[in-house]
Amino acid sequence: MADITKRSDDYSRWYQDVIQAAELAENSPVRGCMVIRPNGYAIWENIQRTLDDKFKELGHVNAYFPLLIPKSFLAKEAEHVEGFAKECAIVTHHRLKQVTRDGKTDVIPDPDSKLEEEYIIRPTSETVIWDQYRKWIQSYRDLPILINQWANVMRWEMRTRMFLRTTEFLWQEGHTAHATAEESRQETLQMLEVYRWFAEEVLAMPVICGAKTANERFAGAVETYSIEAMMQDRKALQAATSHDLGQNFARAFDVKYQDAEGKVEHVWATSWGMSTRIMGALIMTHSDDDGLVLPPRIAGTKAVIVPIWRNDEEMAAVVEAAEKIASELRPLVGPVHVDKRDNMRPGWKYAEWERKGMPLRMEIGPRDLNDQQVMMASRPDRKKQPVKFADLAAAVPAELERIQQLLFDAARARLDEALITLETWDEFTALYQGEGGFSLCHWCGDGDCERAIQDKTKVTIRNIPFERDQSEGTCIHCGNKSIGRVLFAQSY
RNA sequence: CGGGGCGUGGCGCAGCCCGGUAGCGCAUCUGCUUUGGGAGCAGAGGGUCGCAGGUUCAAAUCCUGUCGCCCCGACCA
Repeated sequence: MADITKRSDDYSRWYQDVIQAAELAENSPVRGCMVIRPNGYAIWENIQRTLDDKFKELGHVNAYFPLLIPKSFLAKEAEHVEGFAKECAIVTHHRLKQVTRDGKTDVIPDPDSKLEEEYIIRPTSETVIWDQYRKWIQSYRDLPILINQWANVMRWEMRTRMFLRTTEFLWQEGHTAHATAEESRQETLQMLEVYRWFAEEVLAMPVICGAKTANERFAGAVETYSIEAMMQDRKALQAATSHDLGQNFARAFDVKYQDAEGKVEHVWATSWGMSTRIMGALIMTHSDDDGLVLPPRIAGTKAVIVPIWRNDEEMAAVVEAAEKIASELRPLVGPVHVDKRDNMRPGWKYAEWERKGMPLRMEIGPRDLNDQQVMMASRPDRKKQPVKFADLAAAVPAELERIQQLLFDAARARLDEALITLETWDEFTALYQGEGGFSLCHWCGDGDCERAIQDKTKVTIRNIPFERDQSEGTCIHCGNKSIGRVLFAQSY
């Protein structure tokens, strides 16, 4: 198992190496933005497809709203503007003008095209969507509205980090409107459960579900829930969030409905999102020093077949057999690739596919053809074994399932090992000056105390877990009466 | 915005201190031999040394400015 902490001095280089090896992304010429190359985008497409199917199963539909948000919209919800004002890209002009300076042609924003009201490139779409919902909702019969949007958003962060905090990122954002507080709360929790399911069952990434503290809430939410995953360096990563927005946005955008008794009330809202950050989580959860490791359920291609030959005659026979196997496996497991490239040798191909995280590899050469078998090799544990042609239809799906489970179990074991209960401040500081990890500690519930802990140790409350010890105790930091144990960790 | 580092063929780097007209590895192309865990040999192509000034007979190298990137911090719904 890869121990990334051994590379912690140079963690970012390891991280970059994996990204480049996997052909997931490269630095963009635009500040802090990502280019996602085809191999990486295939993973994103699988994430989209899987989540989208689940959303629709639960009655949601997709829609699309504008990229540009009038500046005034952002000012309507007080907390929302406070949260996002410092990281907005602003559109001020609608035309360029050619100018010649020192004999060189350049373009500048045409002063005559200055906009009366500037636009913000969406950092999130609550405002522009709720401005629309006002027009769509009059009656309780118009509710609920269960809409999801796949989009790009921009947040001009001071410091960016590949995948985890890029200036532009892709995500899905769900925005629902409900008639009652109970309904919006149920929706918020339901979607958090979807994210938990997706992280654990599809990405093989165990998470801890819980509520954020007031300090960490989404700007404008009454309650924010998160799933928190642990990376191999024992740091936490917020993998998705679901917000109960109460009536805050309905009030700000004056969205009301009339109920069956004729009473007029503001509607209740939720929003929830998962972004390309999840691909960073995927990389940092499973990958090792030899490159990317992908759980089969999310890998763009499930298996590769590497034919081996010495001459044209052998090539023809071996490739034909490989193609036949691939076409028989595709209906059973999804995309299977036959690597017919003739400008590199088998050993080179093995190493390359391992770097790219291909879950399963099958090697087939003249000797195998003779024995009516392939050599089947698994990425995470390098297990390699011969499998008869006749057994492939059963063995390949079973092996992919084994890999999926193996990755989840390994990640689960790391989390269980790092998740400890602490009683004293000395233990707390010792843990986080050392190897770090997830800890469950008593906390008084005071935001100032929470901030003081962060200032002293860089450790934050990740969330207040749903399943937790609520017994009596005293705050690990200030010693006041506790509200129960909460989850602490250093985070990305 | 503060502190540190780096910009040299497609990629990764050396050369800079001590100025003399650009080199290495990988990759690419050609040929032959190879091909079951990152092939070998021979040959070839490819760089206004981030940009702009300055010093000098001469600048990748020294000086000034500027742009960009990376790391650390501030920041991070």
